[in-house]
Amino acid sequence: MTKKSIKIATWNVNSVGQRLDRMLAFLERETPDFLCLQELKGADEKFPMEAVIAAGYRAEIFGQKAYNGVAILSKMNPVSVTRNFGDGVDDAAARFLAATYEVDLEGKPQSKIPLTIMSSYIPNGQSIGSEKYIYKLEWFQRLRKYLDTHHRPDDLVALVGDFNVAPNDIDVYDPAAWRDHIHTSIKERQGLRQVVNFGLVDTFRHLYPDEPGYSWWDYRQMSFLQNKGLRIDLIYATPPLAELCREVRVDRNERKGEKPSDHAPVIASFELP
DNA sequence: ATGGCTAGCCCGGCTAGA
Repeated sequence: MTKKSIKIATWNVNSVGQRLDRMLAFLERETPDFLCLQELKGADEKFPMEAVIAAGYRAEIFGQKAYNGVAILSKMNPVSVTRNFGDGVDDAAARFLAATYEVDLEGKPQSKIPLTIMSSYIPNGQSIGSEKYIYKLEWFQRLRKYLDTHHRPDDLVALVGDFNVAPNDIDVYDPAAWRDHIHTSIKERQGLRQVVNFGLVDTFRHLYPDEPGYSWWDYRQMSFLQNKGLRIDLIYATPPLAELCREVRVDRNERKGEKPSDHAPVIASFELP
């Protein structure tokens, strides 16, 4: 299909079943070209595929009973789909889904360009030094290796999702209170940086150097009302894609009202040449 | 400092999230 612009959204829905009405309204309101979901919290058969299809979308899904689970919704058909890293590590957690689509560039009808979308749910890590923390750090290394193995920095790649790391102190509402805390620790930030050093641009931070851009607020303590948030839901793009990015916004309204996820969607818009 | 909300699982009190 020939398009002038592409909209990519990411949203940790904290159970796709609990968030179905919100998600369908979001699709209708925003009509993203790609909506990457994290924390489906259900096996594949629990995914609301019929409702998604009725909304005019198709979904590549990677579910898991009770925990994790990622998906990519789009109106386009992918030419290839990958679940997990395929790196031989014994890890059944459904946290990584990549799909490659072919996009026609405006004015060049013969040239179909592959665009890869990756929906990622980075491990939480629980607490510094825990087994889950080690797993989280290893997961970053595996993600970097996956990128090195399958892609080049001059490919069109969007790596999006819930990274469970606030990259810098500006991404944290109270950096002093969060110092050396899970989500801000030096090793986590180094792990994320190793992934970014593949050749990725943090599209939000690139466009808005000084805005907090929080995307998650704790359900407890009325954190959202006090704007006690973290920016952990990120849209990374390789340089040739990032240079097309015109806007990134956090849909804070999705954190309001009845039964919100604790994460708000993040939406990036790209203008094709 | 701790627990504070929410969701899944399977039916009440765990685990997990961030």
